[in-house]
Formats: sequence, structure tokens, C-alpha cells
Amino acid sequence: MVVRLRFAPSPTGYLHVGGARTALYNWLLARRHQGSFILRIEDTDISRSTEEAIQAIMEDLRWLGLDWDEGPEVGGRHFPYRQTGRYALYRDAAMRLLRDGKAYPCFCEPEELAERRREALKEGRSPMYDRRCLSLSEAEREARIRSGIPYALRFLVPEGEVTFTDLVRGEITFRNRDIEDFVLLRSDGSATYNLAVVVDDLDMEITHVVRGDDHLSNTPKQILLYRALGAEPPAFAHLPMIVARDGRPLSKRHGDVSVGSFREKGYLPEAMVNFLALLGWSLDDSTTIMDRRTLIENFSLERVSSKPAVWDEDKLLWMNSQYIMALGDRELAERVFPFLVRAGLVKDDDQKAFEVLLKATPLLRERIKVLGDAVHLVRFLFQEVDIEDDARTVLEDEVSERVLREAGKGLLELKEFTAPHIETTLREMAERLGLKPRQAFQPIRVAITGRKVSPPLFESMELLGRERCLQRIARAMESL
RNA sequence: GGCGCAUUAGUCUAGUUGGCCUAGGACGCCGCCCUCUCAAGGCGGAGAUCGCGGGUUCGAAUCCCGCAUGCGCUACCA
Repeated sequence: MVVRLRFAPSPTGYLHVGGARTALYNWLLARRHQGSFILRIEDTDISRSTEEAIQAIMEDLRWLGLDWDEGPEVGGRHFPYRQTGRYALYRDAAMRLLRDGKAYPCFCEPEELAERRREALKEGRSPMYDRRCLSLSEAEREARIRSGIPYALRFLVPEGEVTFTDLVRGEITFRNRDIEDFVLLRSDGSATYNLAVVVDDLDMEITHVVRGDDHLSNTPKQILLYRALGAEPPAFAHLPMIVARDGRPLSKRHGDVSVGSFREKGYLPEAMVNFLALLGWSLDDSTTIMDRRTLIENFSLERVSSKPAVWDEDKLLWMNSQYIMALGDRELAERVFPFLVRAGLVKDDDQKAFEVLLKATPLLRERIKVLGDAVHLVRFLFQEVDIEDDARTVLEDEVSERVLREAGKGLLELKEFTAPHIETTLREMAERLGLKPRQAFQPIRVAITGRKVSPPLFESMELLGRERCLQRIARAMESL
């Protein structure tokens, strides 16, 4: 069997990490079994859906490397891939159910229903729809329809129960009497979510529905719909939610968890994918770093955990640093460069600046966890320094002036201005002055980079060049 | 209120059919080494009576029952 999986976000906002993981698992499964991965936009809620959100979601998916075989911008046999425009399909299905006596019109007004719900809840009863419109006589029903009273279409939930095997959690049973006659078509004629997904998944021949845990309770309704439409339901798998440390669902309160924000901070998509994959799934008892290929070859729903995963940004950060360390010089420089541009340190097309960055890359690699970290580490290479306040105290030490003066002299006389020579000279100087390396080098570091923390001093100096090093040392002395 | 799902260290998890678990790996944390700062790296360490209470069994994190807690659904939202 050719598997077909889909990711069906509703474009009411950006893509967050939970959605990204759902998309990833679907994609992984599709790739693993040489099936299709479909992107479908669930914009039935027109008032909350935006075009920007659709674009942003697609951009984030592409950044993660989750390409879709069918969907917006790539097309496919089941066009269109957003629910707006598929109304006819939903209506046809609904009308078929109505004709078959599996659905019925409901004339109750929303306000009235809400009121009844409140009452039921207050009295401790289940707030289920009481089916009052089901008992309307045929004549009465006709009369109301003819007089133009707006009505919704409700699904007539049959008796019995629904049992299905969730690929993650096993067998689950719901009693139909706990399910109310839910609305299929709103009184304005639009389809509700439960009708739309079923019709779409059916039409798009989806074989596996892999989605968040929050849809588990919707599943029996959808299975009932499949049966009523005379179709076989797909396989279902419900992923545990991703929650914050306090155990609550991730939300804005817990910081920015949009995929885009991680991209902007300088996380690598491959690290993101690796980390996301491990949030609820594991290969074995010890493997943590896995490339895309390994993921594809090994991913399976059987090894998906059923308990909620806590979003642990510390671990993501560590993982990102692992991926950064594995990058080659040029590759890393190319990825870092745009961050320098954005920080205003260099111009987009500054080839010379890129070459400088490329040479600095080996000094950076083990010192940054996200690409954005590079900015403050290499700033001194592209900008005159402004000595930071807490670095100032280093210069206030009484030995500083002597160190800077001697260093300046030594460097001036240096034949070759390269890291090894600089190091030899400065170490000799330190010894001459009876100073520990740290005492001798910190003032120089501050003078050169403006900060107490920097890439290795001697290499940094070589990169900067003798001229500018001497200038900075002189300037630091003046400021004393 | 009803229904459903979940419960191994601060965190991600391993633990597929009960014994090889004196519960394994990773992040984080602590200490030492290395060292021009910061990292990276090396070595070592603390941290879980497997939510609680019963039961089945020679033997349970693993099976059964109950309870508690958390989360989800219970919309003419998705």
C-alpha cells in the first residue's frame, strides 16, 4: 500500500514547535515508506485565517526541509489544497447524509443552545444537544425550511460504540451515547471541522492521520462519519502534546515558541529537526544525534511515547551547538554571515568581510551555540571597539598601563605579525614583567576587543592586523 | 458534570512478550584536569524506593483493580 499522510494546519498564526513536530512525523513516515506528504490548509474559519500565516507556515516548513508532494504551490490531483474552495465537496457529503437520514436539520438558535448548555452544566447534567429538532414532524420541518428559517445540519449519532486502534496508544473505545449530534453544516452553509477533515482526508486518500493528542476525542465522531459515508476510516495515531516545564500546554506565556523565532536566533534546521524528532520518539536507549537520513530510515510510530513531552530549550541549545561544531569553515561562515549583516556590522555584498569571517570561523565554532552568538564575538573585527563597562575594570588595574605600553612596543618590533610570534612576544613580556599570563593578557584583550570575553587573543590579533592592534592599544592607554 | 488519555531523576527518554534493572543513555547541575578570557574537550560525582494504595506471582517499572494528579475533548473553533 502506498501511504499518504498530511499536515493540515489552520493558518491562524505562525507555525509553532508542536505543529512542526506533527508535520515532521508525518513527513518522516511518508518518506520512510516512499509515500506522499500532503500539505493542506484548514482555513474553514475564514475570520481567523490569514494569507500571511499561510505564507509563514510554508516558509517555516521549507526551512525545516519538510517538502510536500501535494499542496499549495506544488499542486496535485486533489486540488485545491485549502478548504476554502472545497465547499461543494462538503455540501455534497452533507446532503448525502441528509438524504440517507443520517443527518437532520436543526433550527435551534446558537444563543438558545448556549443558554441550554449553561443550564445543563449548572444542574450537573451533560450539556449535550437534546435532539429536539430530530423529533420535528416531516410537515413541521418542511414548513420551517420553506419559511426561510436558517438551520444547521446535525449528524445523527447512531447507537453503539466506536473502537479503534490508535497506532500510538492502542485500542480505545468510546460509547456513542457520550457523543452529541454535532453540527456538520453551519446555518450559513459552511462546513465544520469534523465534516471537512473527513471529506478531505477521504478525497485525498489519506491512509494515516497523525496529529496531536487534542484530536483524540474527535476521532470517534470522524469514524462515525466515515462509516455513514460508506467509507473505511484511515489509521489514526495521536501524538502526545508538547508542554512547558509547568506541565501546561506551550503558549506565548512560555516565551516565543514559533519556528520562525528559532530560525532568527540562529538555530540550524537540522538541529531543530533532530530535536523535534526526539520529543516523543527515540531510536534506542542511547542515540541522540541523528541526521535526516537516519531519522527517515528508523522512524516508526511504535516507538512514539504516549506521554506529554516537556519543551527543554537547554537541550535544544546543546544540540544546536553540536551541529554547529560539525559544520565546515565555509559552511559555518556562510550561515553566520547573514547575522552580521542583520546586526549592521557588514554589508550584504562585502566579499572582504566574508573572507575575514571565514578566517575567524575556527575561533568561533566552539564558542557559539546559536549562529546569533557570533555577532558579539566578532564585532571587534568589523567595528571600532567601545570598551564595555565591566571590561573597564580590567584596565583600572595598576599593571594595565605598563602591560599595554610594553605590548605596544613589542608588537611594533615584531617581524611577522602572526599568532605564534605574537604569542611568543607577549609571553616573554609577561615573564619580564613578572606577571601571570592572565594578568598580562586580559588588559590587551580588553583593548583589542573591548570585552572581557573574546575568541583566543593571539589569533584575534593576527586577524585584526598590526596596524589596528596598535591603534587600539594606544587608544586604550589614552582612556586610562 | 460526562468521556478519553497520561504518570520512570529538574528535563528528553531506554525499559517491546514480568527475572539479564543493584533501572541504561543524553541535557542540565557539581567537582577536578586542560587553559590567555570564554568555550570546547577529558575524567569523576550527586540525582529515580519507577504518582499513591491494594492485588496476582517464587519474582513487577513491566500484569489486574482502586485512588490521586495533570492534560484534552465535551462549540453553528480547528
